[in-house]
Amino acid sequence: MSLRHAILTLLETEPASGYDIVKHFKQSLGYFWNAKHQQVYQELRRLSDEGWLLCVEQAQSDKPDKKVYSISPSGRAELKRWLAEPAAPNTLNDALLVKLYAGALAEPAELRVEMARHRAIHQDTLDSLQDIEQQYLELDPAEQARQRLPYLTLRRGILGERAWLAWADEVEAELAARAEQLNAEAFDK
Amino acid sequence: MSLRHAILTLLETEPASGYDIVKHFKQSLGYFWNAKHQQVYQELRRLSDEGWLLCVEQAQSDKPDKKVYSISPSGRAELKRWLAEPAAPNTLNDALLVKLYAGALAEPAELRVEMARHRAIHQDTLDSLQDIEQQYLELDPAEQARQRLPYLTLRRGILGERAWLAWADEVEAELAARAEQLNAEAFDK
DNA sequence: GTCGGCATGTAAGCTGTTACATGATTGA
DNA sequence: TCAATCATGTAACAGCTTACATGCCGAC
Repeated sequence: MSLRHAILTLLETEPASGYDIVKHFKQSLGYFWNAKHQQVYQELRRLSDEGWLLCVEQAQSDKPDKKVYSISPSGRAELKRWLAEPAAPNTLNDALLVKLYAGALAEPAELRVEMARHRAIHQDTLDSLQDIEQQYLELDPAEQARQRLPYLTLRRGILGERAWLAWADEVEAELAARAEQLNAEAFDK
Repeated sequence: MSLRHAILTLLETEPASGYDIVKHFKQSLGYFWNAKHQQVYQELRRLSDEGWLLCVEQAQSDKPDKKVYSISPSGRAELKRWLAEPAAPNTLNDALLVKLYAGALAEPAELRVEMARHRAIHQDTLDSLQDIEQQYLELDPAEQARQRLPYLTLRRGILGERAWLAWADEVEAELAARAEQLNAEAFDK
């Protein structure tokens, strides 16, 4: 379980509310960690109970009050302990690949629609990651050096999405070829 | 939940025991679906209860008896129904990227060891996927055409692992540069 | 004789999702 | 007035992992 450590990592950079953390996961950090607000709020409670976080309630006049969490010394110690542990490599369960594998049973047109839908999502993700990269590249060299490690995680997202899109090209070429074959067969009759 | 549909997909190709299915997940199909034996056996039970699978107990003289499952007509219908549904794109939670992001807090050498460990695993995966690809490419064209869709899922694995390794090159270059800088600083004193 | 492969399960616990719940403010 | 953003939570359930459990066969 590393949601707690992902949260500690975020709070190590700067204090934040649960809402802020969820926003980070939804936006820039979504390519390496995802969590819904329900899970984040529960985890924040538990991390506080264990003394790894400090919590300050902050009243706001124009917006609802919020709880701003920051990492405590024992939280930072826990994060360091965890960093020294080896991480298990990621395993993936990819429903789209199952569908493609079983694709002979599906309507050919359905597969193409589904691929196009996923392509659009991946393209959007890539675009927004590249926007973030552009911002990074416009920083002065000292600041770039400071943010080099987070930047490398961004690179993972960019290279990963490009590879996905290159794969989609192969798949779509094959599905197009199949569609043409079906057309030709229909024409023969 | 698509473990059940991943199992239906496998059984659509040929009947298999729980043990066989787990072996498939561990070997060739591991790059798109993973499940432990405990989960698979439970799911097989449930799929049988719903009438989507047929089960034949098969006695063996030299090995323990086994239960061979095959997909039923209603199972195939369910698989088709599911194939027509849109799939949610995969979200990933990658502990290694969290560690890299928080890497400023870690011992630099630890990060390099961890990256090397993961690189070795990804290289092994790539090697074995490429072996499977080689076998596919040696099939006669008609058989290749029949297995084209499963082959495309294999391509996903190959392109994905290559992208991972290309990313690892970037990361390791940066970590090596950091190590040298630390060395130089130590030398200055 | 012990280690790995074959073969199947139960039970407890943790992680993550879905559904339900509330309520203020701001912009179209 | 309707939707979106800010802000936080509870409860039930589904999915997955870990621990425990058994037993035969063949090879070294």
